[in-house]
Amino acid sequence: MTRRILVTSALPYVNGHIHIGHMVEYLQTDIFVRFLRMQGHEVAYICADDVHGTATMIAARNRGVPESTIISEMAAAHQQDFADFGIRFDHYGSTDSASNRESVHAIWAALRAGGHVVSRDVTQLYDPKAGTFLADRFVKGTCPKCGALDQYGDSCDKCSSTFSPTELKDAVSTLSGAKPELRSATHHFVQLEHFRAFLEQWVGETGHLHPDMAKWVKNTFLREGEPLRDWDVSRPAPYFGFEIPDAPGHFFYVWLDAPVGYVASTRDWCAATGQDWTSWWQGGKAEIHHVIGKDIAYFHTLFWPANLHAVGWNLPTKVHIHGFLTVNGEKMSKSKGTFVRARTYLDHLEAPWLRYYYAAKLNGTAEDLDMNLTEFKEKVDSDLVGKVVNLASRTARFVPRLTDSYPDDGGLFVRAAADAGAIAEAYERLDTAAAMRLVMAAADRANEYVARTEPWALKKDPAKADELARACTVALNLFRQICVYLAPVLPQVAAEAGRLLGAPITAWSDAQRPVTGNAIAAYQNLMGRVDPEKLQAMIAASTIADKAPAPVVSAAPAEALAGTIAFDDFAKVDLRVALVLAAEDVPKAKKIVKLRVSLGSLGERTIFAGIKAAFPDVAPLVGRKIVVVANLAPRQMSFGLSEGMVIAAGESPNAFLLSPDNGAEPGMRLH
RNA sequence: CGCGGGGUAGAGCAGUCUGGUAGCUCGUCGGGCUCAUAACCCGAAGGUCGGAGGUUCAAAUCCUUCCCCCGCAACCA
Repeated sequence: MTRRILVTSALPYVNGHIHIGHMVEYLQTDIFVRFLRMQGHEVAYICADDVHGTATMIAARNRGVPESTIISEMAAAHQQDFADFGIRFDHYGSTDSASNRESVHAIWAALRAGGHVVSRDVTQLYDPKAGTFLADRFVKGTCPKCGALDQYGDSCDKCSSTFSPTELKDAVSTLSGAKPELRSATHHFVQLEHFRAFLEQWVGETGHLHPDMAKWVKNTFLREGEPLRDWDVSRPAPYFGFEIPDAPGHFFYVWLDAPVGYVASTRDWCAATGQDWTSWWQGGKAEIHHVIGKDIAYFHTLFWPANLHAVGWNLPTKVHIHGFLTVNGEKMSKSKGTFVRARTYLDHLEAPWLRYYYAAKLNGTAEDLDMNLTEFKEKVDSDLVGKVVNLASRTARFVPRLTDSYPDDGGLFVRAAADAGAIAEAYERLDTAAAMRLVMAAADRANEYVARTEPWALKKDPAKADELARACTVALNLFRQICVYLAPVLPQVAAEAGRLLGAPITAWSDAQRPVTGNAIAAYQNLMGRVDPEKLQAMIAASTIADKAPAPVVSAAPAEALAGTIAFDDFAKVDLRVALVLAAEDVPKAKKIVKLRVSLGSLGERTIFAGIKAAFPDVAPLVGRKIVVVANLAPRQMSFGLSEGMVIAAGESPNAFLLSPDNGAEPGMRLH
């Protein structure tokens, strides 16, 4: 029976690169999707970048670029990383899309209409310099319980006590360095308790969640006698996101619109392929499978089903929850070099190795998964190379073609064909570890067969040519059968196995029928072993030293030192921080650029600066904070009056503008 | 008793629901083979299944209790 199945991975956040921890999820999902496709089902694999929120807004502000720049850069990087690991999405969108806005509005309208929204004032820390409210992780200070320095938000990682961010001592905004103050603003809340009966039923129904996770949700959030807390879904401006239609100046919290991205990305895909998106999300028989990490389990088991229920769209058929990745038994660490980006991995190692290694470890539960680098090498070398690939490598060169009928193999092919159901069942519940165990057992039996029949001995006796052909036909068919089962994990190996025997692997059922009579193509090396030096190189490339490297001093001769001056002489020069408001080219001038700068409360100035050689394109200057001499006598130039001087190091064309650290404001004087 | 997960040979795991003489892979040791990417095959050593108690003819598996490890997530992407 053909099923229609929509599968999603969690939407990666735009503020960082993909690392090998992320890959646990995307590889797991890709394997699941490829397996379902081989079963003949109609499958859509949908994903997108999650782009809204304070972090994006701040990153854009710090770089002086619009959010869209950051979004498009990171979207390209993310998708390239995924593609190079062999992950094939049907559609990869963005949560900052028209379709997402529409979908969010529909859900919001339903929540409003159902009377599930309530508004009240919330007092929280506010950064007066950055002009924004501060989430916990943007506040740092001293733990009020144990005095540990540099603690984030609402908990201390030294004494593990929890507290309110307002209790933090000497709190500082990580955005601007400013001292946060308390401010209150109106927030909008979804009254989750209204959905309690529905959620209890949905969580209680078998199949939606792994029993362990269902138990956790029940005991953690749906405890009797404790109402579900209202969910704060709005943020006051400024905030990068969708403005709430009936509450101007307020924006949807990123976690309200992020999961809706699953729907929006489906809509965009359907629009591009001429499908009706409602056939996936409204009515009909499509299944919806979300693959997520345990950190975002509650978003997907409480808020998201509640929203879908409110708007009347299809609920998830199943939420598959995996654990976190540890490396060598510890959390990934930048200083230990175990915080490995996807790109860094690809620079040193082969993608199929990681696909197999994760598949061999993942068992469909939310247990953490440890990537032990020694074990990584052992598993890839002995399982993939020693057992599977070796099977073809040791038999494919003896004979030119397969026998016309499949020989007696003592029941080996039938035995492995009978495992198809058990292996499929394991894939279906994302217990790829169990699937790999069954496959490797088949590979062991096949290698024993080769050892028993000794094709290398048969080859020496011309009278035994038929026997040799039969032995190789059996071995190569057992190899191909194994490759069918491994195809979701290792599509390239399966493709190569198909080429070798002239019978492409496309369907799960290919494991049921031996191939006979075909010519055997020239054998090509299918996969190499893990080079420990490259493994080390990957770790080295990922290691960020605890201390900054020793500064290197240029040997180039510097400008001669000027004569000594008294402090009073220095004090005559008034240097100020200035924000570049506008920059334009002066066509008539060879060296001059026209700047309009703000000195804060001191007003605006026009300055003609001789930096054209360093900035042939003036656009990057806009939004930068620079340093100017503010009390220099104005100078009339042929292009206009210059009311100050920009400070730069070096001489044009090698002029380098000076920028203050974060937190400096226009108008501040340099002392 | 906060919640969830876990503790089975040197390492990683299966077996626990449905009780019946402890199994797989890697590693180690010995042997074989020499087709293959130092591969593959055979054999051996190595575990009182975290501790204690209980039920039973029989417990890794069921019950009680204790100990240890990992995570913890609703103003945080």
